[in-house]
Amino acid sequence: MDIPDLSGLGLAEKEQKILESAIHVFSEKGFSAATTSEIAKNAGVAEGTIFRYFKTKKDILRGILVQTINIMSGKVVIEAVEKILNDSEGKELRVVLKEFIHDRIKLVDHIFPMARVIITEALFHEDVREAIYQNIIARVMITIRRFHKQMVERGLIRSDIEPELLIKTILGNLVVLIAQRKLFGDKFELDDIDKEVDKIIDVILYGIAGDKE
Amino acid sequence: MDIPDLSGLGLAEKEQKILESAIHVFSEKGFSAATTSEIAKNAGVAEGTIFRYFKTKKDILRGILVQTINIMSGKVVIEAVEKILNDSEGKELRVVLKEFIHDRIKLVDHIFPMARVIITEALFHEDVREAIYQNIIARVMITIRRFHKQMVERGLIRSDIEPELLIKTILGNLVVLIAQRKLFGDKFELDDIDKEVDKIIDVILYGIAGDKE
Amino acid sequence: MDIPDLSGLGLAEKEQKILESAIHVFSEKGFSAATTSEIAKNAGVAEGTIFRYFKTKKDILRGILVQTINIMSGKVVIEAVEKILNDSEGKELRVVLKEFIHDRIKLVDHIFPMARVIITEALFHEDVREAIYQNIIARVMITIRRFHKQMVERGLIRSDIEPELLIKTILGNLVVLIAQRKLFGDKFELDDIDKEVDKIIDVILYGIAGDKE
Amino acid sequence: MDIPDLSGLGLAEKEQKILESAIHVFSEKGFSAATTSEIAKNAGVAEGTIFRYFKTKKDILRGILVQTINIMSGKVVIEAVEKILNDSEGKELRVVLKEFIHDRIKLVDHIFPMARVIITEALFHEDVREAIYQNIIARVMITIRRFHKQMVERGLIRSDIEPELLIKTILGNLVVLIAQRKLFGDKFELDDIDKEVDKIIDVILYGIAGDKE
DNA sequence: TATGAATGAGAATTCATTCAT
DNA sequence: GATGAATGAATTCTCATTCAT
Repeated sequence: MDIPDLSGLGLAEKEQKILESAIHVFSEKGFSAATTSEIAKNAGVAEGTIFRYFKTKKDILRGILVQTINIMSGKVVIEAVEKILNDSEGKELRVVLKEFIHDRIKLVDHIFPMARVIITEALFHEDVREAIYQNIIARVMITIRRFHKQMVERGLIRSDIEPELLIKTILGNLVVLIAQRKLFGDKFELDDIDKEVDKIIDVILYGIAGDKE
Repeated sequence: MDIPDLSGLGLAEKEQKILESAIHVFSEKGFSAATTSEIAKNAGVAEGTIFRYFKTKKDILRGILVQTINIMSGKVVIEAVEKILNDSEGKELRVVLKEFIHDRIKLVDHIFPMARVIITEALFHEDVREAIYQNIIARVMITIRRFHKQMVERGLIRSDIEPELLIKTILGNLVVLIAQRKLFGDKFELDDIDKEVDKIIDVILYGIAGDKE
Repeated sequence: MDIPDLSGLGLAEKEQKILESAIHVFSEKGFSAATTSEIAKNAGVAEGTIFRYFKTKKDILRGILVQTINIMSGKVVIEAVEKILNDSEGKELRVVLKEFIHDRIKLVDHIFPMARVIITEALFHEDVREAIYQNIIARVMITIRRFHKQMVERGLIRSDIEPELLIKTILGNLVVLIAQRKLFGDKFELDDIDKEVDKIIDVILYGIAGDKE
Repeated sequence: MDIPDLSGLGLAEKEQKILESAIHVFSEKGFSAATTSEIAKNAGVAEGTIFRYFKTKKDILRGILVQTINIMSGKVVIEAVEKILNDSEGKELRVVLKEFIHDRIKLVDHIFPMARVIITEALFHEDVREAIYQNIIARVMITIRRFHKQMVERGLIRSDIEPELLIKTILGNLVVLIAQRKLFGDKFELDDIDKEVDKIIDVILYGIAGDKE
């Protein structure tokens, strides 16, 4: 489970190593159960060094949140969503969705250690949820709305589907797919991921109703 | 955020109070950040009393998992799912789904404190995931398959939708709906929950595709 | 390792059971490491019952000491020593010693659990040593002195050997023999105990010196 | 009651202080009754510091055993025994024994605090006995056998006395002498120790038998 | 009298944080 | 800047003792 690359963010070398190590350790054990000693060992620095860069253990977590939000909302999230949106001009919705979902799966594979930490903290702390909302959700929504508008205008999405409903449906299916892969990967012999995604897109597009419904 | 009622499970009075308190405290802070001292204070017992009923702090968590799985997989989950399945005989799929989703929302509202603890632990511990899978997922799947078969036979569900895909779609949409209500409830002025559910069911049934797709 | 019989000492039935259990548990783990809970369980009484008979845990120990001293100094020690002394009238010293040592070995086998507790406490507490001295050593010395006098008069013991030296030599050899059997029994293939005792008596009587010394 | 010097064993300064303090406190109260808090106070370190050097309280005890066995079996025991053996070439047995016993008394005076801890643990734990046997008894026996052989060849020891019997007799008399001095020192106005030793050696060499036996 | 649930003082242990080197 | 030994407050856990039934 690889750790996202934090280089090129203007961090001191040791600071970066500490953050990477912290993501790893927090992700293995959760914030409270992780120890600064283990983070230090893992980062190859002395325990005291951690406290040169981060006043408290909690600050390390805050550092991770900041980095994660930078990465997710910055380069990765917005850019990627925009790219797919902009590339979507002439394409079928099915194709756009497929690219989007595969791209998101790759992203989550990449940031899963971070994500696990964030999810846990978000479950317990309002301020983390607030940060996620302000920095990620709200900004992504802007892009999504433009995408939604374009698709509706091209008649590819039903006009009575609101942008919120659109993202919720896609997100919902995505979440379950990822949870299944990441948490219960050994329980289900998944078809190859490609087929799996195709099936989900089919349901997103046309629903489950039979002809008698 | 109310604590599920543990009475009638054959627990000693203090044991029940401790478990309820533990659910509350774990749910507020997570397992590691919670202290036995706080659990005791909250339960109105001496700290030592906790350890008469639970050998270690970890055992309290295990106790909660056991109770939760009892409650969820026992009475609540299986029974409820079966009830809806059995009641579904002549009904439209839309109506069955609506009852099902409302019922699940009510359930989650009820057990959210517990659920939050379980989710966190499941994210970090394989054995918790295993317990969830064996006691809940695997058992619910049996019921779902029967439901799926019935619906397909009546032509209410497309015959090319597998049971796994069915549950994943419903679950995915449900998860996002609940997360939105529970975690970002202040961000979205939700239409009343009834309309919200209707919209989701509409998407589940017919998808998002416009007539040009 | 059997527990000495405390019946016929005018103790209440439960009190006796508690003492017997305490000897067993103290002997297995030492006083501090033993718990009243285990003593109670082992005695087949409730934990609270212990404190009806003994104000504190320490009092149980004191009870054991008292019983032990009663048993050892009372019936067992004095009587036995006197018996051997009185029976010694016409006998060879070798025979008297043999009876005495065998009898002591049997006694220690019998009271080893108690003895282990006493030794430990004696190592650490002056008052226990004092009790041992007053109740056992000092009283036994009286008998020994009579025995010594008789033996010296009969010319069976060198006249320049003082009673203290006599008892110390016998006791020293006895202690090592018993320690070897009880603590390192698996290390030495002992000849049968009878031969072992004969050899020791031989050394006690005639020493180790060769003819050149 | 002085604590053996642990310097020059390559221990960190605090580690040494903790061990010395632990020997002192264990020796005063026994292992279970001693508290890490008292050990820390006595060593002049914070309680937490103890656990930087020893994972658990039990490890401190193990540390003491290791040091004791190092000291006893290493420099002190083996060397001393060998020295006396090698110096015994032309000497009378009486003189060799006298040197040996005086040397052992000095040793025990030195390590009595440690010895008390070890004896207590040995009474209750097979593994401690095993360590004592392997590291001390078994090794000393090798030297003793050579000594025995030499003495028998020179006709200073009866040829029918086996080495085991030799060491047991000497040890037995030594143990009682030391116990008397250390535990009941106030009870007996000892002749000066020198005379006391002479008497014991006399008995070891020639026994107690009078001319009529 | 006997019980055993409940207590709470105190024990071992952990770990974030400090600071002299 | 970097280190890591030292700290001590906080935490989990134990257990002798009490007391209502």
